[in-house]
Amino acid sequence: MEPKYIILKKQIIESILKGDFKIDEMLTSENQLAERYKISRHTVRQTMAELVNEGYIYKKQGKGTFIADSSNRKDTSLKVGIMGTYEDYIFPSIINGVEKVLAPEGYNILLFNTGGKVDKEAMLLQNILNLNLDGLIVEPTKSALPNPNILFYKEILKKKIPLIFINGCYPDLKTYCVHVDDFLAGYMATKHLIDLGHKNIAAIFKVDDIQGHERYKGYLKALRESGLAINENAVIWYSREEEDTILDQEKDVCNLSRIANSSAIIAYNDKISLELVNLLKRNNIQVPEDISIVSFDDSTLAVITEVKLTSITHPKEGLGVRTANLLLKIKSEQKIPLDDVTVPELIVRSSSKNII
Amino acid sequence: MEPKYIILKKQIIESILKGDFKIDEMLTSENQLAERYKISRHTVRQTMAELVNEGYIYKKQGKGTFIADSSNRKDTSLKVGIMGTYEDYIFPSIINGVEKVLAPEGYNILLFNTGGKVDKEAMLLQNILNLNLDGLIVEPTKSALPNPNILFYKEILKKKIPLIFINGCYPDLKTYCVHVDDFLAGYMATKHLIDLGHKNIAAIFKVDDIQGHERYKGYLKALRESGLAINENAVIWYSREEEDTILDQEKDVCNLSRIANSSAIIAYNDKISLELVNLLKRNNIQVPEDISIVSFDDSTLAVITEVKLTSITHPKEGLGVRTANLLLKIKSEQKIPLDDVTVPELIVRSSSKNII
DNA sequence: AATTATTTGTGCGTATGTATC
DNA sequence: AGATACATACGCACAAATAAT
Repeated sequence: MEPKYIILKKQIIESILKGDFKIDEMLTSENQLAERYKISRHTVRQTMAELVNEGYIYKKQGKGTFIADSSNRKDTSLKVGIMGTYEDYIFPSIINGVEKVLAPEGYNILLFNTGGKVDKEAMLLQNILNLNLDGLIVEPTKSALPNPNILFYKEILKKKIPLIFINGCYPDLKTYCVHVDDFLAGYMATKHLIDLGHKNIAAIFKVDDIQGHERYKGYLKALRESGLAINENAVIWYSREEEDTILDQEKDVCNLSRIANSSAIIAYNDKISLELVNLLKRNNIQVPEDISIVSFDDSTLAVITEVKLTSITHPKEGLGVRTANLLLKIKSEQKIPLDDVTVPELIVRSSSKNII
Repeated sequence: MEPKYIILKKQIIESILKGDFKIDEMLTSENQLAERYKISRHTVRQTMAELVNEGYIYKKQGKGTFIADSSNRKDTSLKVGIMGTYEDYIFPSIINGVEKVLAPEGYNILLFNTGGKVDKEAMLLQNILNLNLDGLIVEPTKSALPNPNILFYKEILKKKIPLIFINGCYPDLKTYCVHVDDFLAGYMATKHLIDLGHKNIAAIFKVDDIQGHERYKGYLKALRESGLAINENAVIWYSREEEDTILDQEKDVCNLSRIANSSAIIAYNDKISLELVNLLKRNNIQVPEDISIVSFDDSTLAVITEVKLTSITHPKEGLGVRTANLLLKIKSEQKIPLDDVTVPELIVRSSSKNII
C-alpha cells in the first residue's frame, strides 16, 4: 500500500503534466485538499514539500501555492560523458555512433576533450566525479603508458558509474572495453603484403598507443610465420607529440634510408599513410609501382586522394553504436563480458600490388 | 528570530563543512537531537528533510542518518549546448575552439546532433528547454529555408538563455550570430579568377544554406563589376540531400555539359571541390591546366591531395573561440552587437592559374 | 486605517508502521 | 524477540503574510 502523501503527489504531478494548470495558477489550499481527500493537513503539506522540492510548485506565505515554470523542475536528464583527444579523424564518427543510439533513449552527450594532456584529463575527471553521470566513455590517449589518473577512474568505478573504454584500455583497470582486434589487424595487413610477394616490409607505428603495440605484434607474427627476418631499423616508432612532424621534409633523408631496402610499408593509420605517400612522391617514388602501402582505419582519407589506400577497417561509427548499446545493456543489469572485440577486414585498393 | 529548524540546520551544515564528520558516519538520532536541543522530534525531522534535500545527508529507515558524499550536493555546474549537423568536416574544429575557451571557465559541453533533420531538431530543442542550459550555440542546417522550429528558439530567448548562431542565422530570429563574411568570400573567390583572366566562370553552390546564397551573391557582384555575362546554366545548385551524389560518375555527362565553356569553377567548399577534381580527372581534364578551381573553407582537405586547393579561409577553431568568448561577454556585460563578422582571406595554391 | 478571513509557516504531542541489528 | 532507528499519519495551536472589506 502506497503512503497517502505519495498517492496525492502522483495525482498532482499527473494533473500538472496533463496540462490542467497554467503557470502561476493557484492550487487548492492545503486545508481544502485535506478536507477533500479526508487526510490531515500535515499529510498534504508533506506532499507539497516534495513537489516544491522537485520544482513543480512554489508557495507564498499568506497567498497560496502556485504552479511553477517547468524549467524549475529538477534535472532528471540522463547524461553520458565522452572523453578523448578530440581529433578531426575518426573520433567524431565514433561520437556520431554513440549519439545515434543514446539520443533516442533520452540521454544527453557531454563532451570532454583532454587534448592528450594528462593534467587536463585530471581536471576533467575531477569535474566528472561531481557531475554524477550515467555513464562515461573514454578513448584513452597514450594507452600504452602508465596513466597518472588511474585513481580517478577507480573512483568512478567505485561510484558504480558505467565506464567503457574504446580502442584500448589501461591494463590495471578492470572495466569494459570496446575495440578492434588490432593484433589481428596488424597480422592481416602484413600477411596481405607477404602474399603479394613482399619480403622486406617496413613499418611505422605509434609508440604510446596500445593499438600501435598490438598492430606491431601482429606484424611480427606474420613475419615470423613466413620465416622472414625482422629488421628493427625498418620499424619507425613515433609518439603523439611527433605525429605532425615525423614525416616532414627535413627528415626525408633519414626516413628514406630506413626504408631503403623495403618494397612495402605498413603504416599506423590513414593519416600517416597519406603523409607517407607525400614523402615518397617528393622523392619520386611511386605508390604502388615502387613501393606498396597498407594502412589502417579505412577512413574517408583512404579514398580521397589519387592513390586509394589499401586499409584495414575500423568500425568507426559502428564502434560508437556498439559502445552505446553496451552501455544500455550494463544499465539493464545483465552480466556482460568486459571485452567487446570487432574483427577487422582488409579492403584492397590501389596502394598495394604484387611484387614484380 | 530565526525558526528553530533553521538554527539547527545551520549548525549541522557548519559542522559538516568544518569536517567534524566522515563520509557515511552516522548522525545522532532524531529523538536524541530533539531531547538535546529541547525541541520536538517533528522539528528535527524538518531540519533533516532539508538537509537530505540539499544533499548533505541521507537516511536509511531502521539504521539511521548518515553524512553524504559531498559530490551529491546540488549540481551547480555550468552547461553549454552545441547543436548542429555533426559532420566530419569543420564542425569538430569549431567545437574544439568552443571547448578550449569554455572548459577552463568550468563549463561543460553538451553535444546535440540534428543530423540535418528538423524533427530531430524539434525533439532536441524540447529537451534543451528542460535542461536549463547556460547557453546554446547552433550551427543551423538549411539556414536558407524557413525553419519550422523557430518557436522553440524564441522560447529559448524568452528564457534569457544566450543563443548564438554560427555560420548563419534564420532571418526572423533576433539573436547573436558569429560568421564569416560569405558575401565577401564569394566576391574574393570570383575576383581572383577574373584577375587571372578567366571570363567564363562556372559555380557550384549549396541551395539550402544561407552561406551558399551569400557566396553566390558575391560571385554575381564580381561578375557584374567586371562586365561579365552571367550564365545561369553554369551555376549548379545542390541540396543537403544531394551532396554525396551530385558529382557521381553517372551524372558526369550532365555536369560536364553545364561547365563545358568555362575555364574556371567556384566550388562551395573543399569537400565538393575534391569531388570536382575527381570528376574532372575521370574525364581527363587537368586542374589547373585545363580548368581552375577556387574553393571555400581552407580545411585540411585543401592540402591533402596532389592538387592543393586555392581556397577562401574559414576560421574554424577560431570561430569556436570567438563564439565562446562572445558567450562569456554576454554573461558579464549587457550591450553587445548581435553580429560578429570575420573577414576571410584568399589562400592561393595550385588549383588556380592564369588563363593562357 | 483597522478588521477579518484565508493561506502558508512553525512547532508540539501522540500513535502506529516498518526496517535493522 | 526486543530495542532502536526512521516513516507515516492525525490533531492542535499559534505566527506571519496577504487580500478584501
